[in-house]
Amino acid sequence: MTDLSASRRQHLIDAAVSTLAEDGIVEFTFNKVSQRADVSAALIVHYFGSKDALLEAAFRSVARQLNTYATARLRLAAGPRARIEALVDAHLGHNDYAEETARVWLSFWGEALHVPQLARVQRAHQQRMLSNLKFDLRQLVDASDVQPMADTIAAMVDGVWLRAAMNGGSALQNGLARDLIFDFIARNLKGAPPSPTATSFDTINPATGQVLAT
Amino acid sequence: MTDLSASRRQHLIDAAVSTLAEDGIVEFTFNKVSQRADVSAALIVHYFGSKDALLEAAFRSVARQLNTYATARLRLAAGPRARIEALVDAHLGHNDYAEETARVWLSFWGEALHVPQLARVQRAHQQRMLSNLKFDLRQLVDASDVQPMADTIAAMVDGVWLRAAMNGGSALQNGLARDLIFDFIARNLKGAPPSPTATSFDTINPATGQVLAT
DNA sequence: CTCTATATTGAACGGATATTCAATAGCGGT
DNA sequence: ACCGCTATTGAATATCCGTTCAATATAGAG
Repeated sequence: MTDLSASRRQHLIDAAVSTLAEDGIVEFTFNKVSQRADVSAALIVHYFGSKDALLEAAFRSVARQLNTYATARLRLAAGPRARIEALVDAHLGHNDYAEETARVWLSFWGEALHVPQLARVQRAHQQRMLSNLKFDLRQLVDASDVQPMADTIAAMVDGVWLRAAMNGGSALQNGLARDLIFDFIARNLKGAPPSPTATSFDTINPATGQVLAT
Repeated sequence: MTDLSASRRQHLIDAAVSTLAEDGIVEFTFNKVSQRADVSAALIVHYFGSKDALLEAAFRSVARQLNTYATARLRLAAGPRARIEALVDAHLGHNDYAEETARVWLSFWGEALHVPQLARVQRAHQQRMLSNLKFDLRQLVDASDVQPMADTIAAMVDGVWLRAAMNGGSALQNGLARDLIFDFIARNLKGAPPSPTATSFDTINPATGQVLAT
């Protein structure tokens, strides 16, 4: 695999990602990708062997790109709180390709349920995110809270991202969800009193709607 | 459209939904659906006219089913807080078909980005959910908070749901995300002091990790 | 029974798809 | 100039897809 072939491969992968974002997984076809890359369909087979292999390579490329971005932001952050903030911000996509990435990711999510090769990539990416979150959470919250909090934060990030894809990126602009995540962490810091639960939510004064002070 | 034809249509729709959940949108084909329904492929065309129409009918069926379930739970709830709780619980899928529904919904999400007919159904469903949330939120929080809070709650519900589909339903069992949503509402009740934001989160004492008292 | 409408099917068609293959072109090394 | 290797392609192939259509079965209306 020469230097030239590596850059050629990346060129084809980029065309595959664009096709996925624009046309979706159902119309993800050799003709579409090869037209966009200005090559013949046979060339893609020559480089990747099969359509599934191309799809997996495209998936890996997007995941790696996302991870590179997050890692770069992690390096700039000092302390566990700043690192979690960096992780969340990186995944909420304050970059130019956020919307395309979200659309592609949605395609992958749907198909990873049925293609084991894609499922493995998705699981690895999710584990890396969870592992990063847990590393810093361990320094902030009680040990028993680390795992469920990491799961919850990751779920919230995905939810915001999903809606951004569906609604054209507008959801990313209001930072309420971002603030919510950081609130969530702040209220569960080590040694902090338990936050009001759904049960106590039910018992507040219905007339004034006032929360009971802790 | 006789009674018999209506039940026949529903039978075909059910087969379509099962196929979607098991094989995914890429392998969603007349052959697969007709085999599962024990009819010929031509019959599906006779009833629905085209593959896209069948897909749309399946989408509508799942959305209607979900809405029926949520509505039933809404009727049992007294007061705005209980109604929001019922809405969230209904969508977090405490029914037997939750996992299949989540998988099907994920297929729809991916394809709705590229098929306008599906996008309309998805948007209508989302609007109904937001409208329900906002109706009750108006009685609980300040007017300016209603819209963003409804958006955020809906995003959180979708995120939990998405992860349930990816991880095989296990995420639905821990109720942390559910509690988080209700905490979130409780802390933003009318007249309550503003909750600590991400900014104030940055200014807390780094040594102790203690949140500043408001 | 007869007529008509509906339900249902198998076969056929045209087009698209992923993949294979033989062939050409170019280029670096010797 | 020759060789070997890679890049690249157009055409061929077999398969599968959505859809059409003519034909048959069925059942209810008159």
